[in-house]
Amino acid sequence: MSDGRSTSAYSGENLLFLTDEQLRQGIEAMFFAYRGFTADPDRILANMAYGRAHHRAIHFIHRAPGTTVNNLLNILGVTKQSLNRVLRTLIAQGLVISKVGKVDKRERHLFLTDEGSRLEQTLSDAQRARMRSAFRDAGPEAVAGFRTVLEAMMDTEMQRAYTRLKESGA
Amino acid sequence: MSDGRSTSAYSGENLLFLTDEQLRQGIEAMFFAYRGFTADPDRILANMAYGRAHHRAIHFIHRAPGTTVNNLLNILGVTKQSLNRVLRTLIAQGLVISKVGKVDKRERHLFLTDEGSRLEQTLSDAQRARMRSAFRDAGPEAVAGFRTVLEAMMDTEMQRAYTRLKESGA
DNA sequence: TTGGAATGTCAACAACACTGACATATACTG
DNA sequence: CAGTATATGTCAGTGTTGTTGACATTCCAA
Repeated sequence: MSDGRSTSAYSGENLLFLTDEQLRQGIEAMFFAYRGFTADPDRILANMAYGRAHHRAIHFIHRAPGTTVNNLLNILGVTKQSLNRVLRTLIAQGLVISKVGKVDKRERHLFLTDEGSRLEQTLSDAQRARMRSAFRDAGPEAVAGFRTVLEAMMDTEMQRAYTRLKESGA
Repeated sequence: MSDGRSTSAYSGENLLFLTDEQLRQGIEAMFFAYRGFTADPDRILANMAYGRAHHRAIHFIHRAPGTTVNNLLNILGVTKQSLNRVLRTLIAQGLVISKVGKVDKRERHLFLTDEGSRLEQTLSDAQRARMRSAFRDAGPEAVAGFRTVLEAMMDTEMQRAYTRLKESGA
């Protein structure tokens, strides 16, 4: 199972794309590409008091304004203590506001302030620029394949979260 | 870019796949998928005294046995101090050995021991299993697109590193 | 022999994750 | 109403992984 081209060796279908070597290349592509994916926002954030965790929080609050802390927790997949550290600074710096829920007063609903939106814009402009360039170079069919594979690579709960976000947008 | 791959070779070109909404979905797919990508090895490593950084070092030493520290540094994109901390524990635990270079004695060439190979095997089996499942579900064309987009997303130096590894394998 | 490259090490620090314990307010349920 | 559950926040401690900066050693090459 682990050695050589175990996965191929099938008669009818061409399963050459499932050899261990192909899989390893996919793994390495994922590793290098993720570095590129985060490089531009990281560079911007390096000059501020924020990091990648702040970027993620800001991104999803922008994407789903009014989301609760608990919801954000599930999407980000971190502990509440970890998220809270990030949210505390974002709220203190006036990038995020937290409103007590109207129907359930235990909940806090999160929104970006104007300043928070500006930072979100700056960060996602940088990240989108790279994504756009990659998408354009690769073409629409490659992009469709890219998304199909990524979706298949997610845990099922994340697939659901992703789909929910996808449908809530556009 | 690469060749005449304007697949929808019609005048107006359908650029709907480059809308901000599509790009945002790509960004989120990347985020969620990377979590899945690292989840299985992380779970295995959680019970040991090792982390993701150790996995990466082991992976690339396996992939390019005898690689120098400096070479590994460039591939991993971290400081020598950071890598050294990881290598020190791997060497101390007998997973990696470091041999003084024969032609240039300043260099250290890195190899996995049998035990190191076993761990590498365990980790990459888990990671490949997920990749294989995703590849199989998505099909060969999607996989080709996946890799095209990821390659376009890398920094140029990483593209070179990736290509070098790709060609050295197989 | 001197300069520079490759490597290793020490110390300090920061970001970001974790666990565990505890507090508070609110909501639901019997 | 009493008791339990939920949502959130906070404190303290810890671990991994990254960073700078400083410095030593070894060795190649001019």
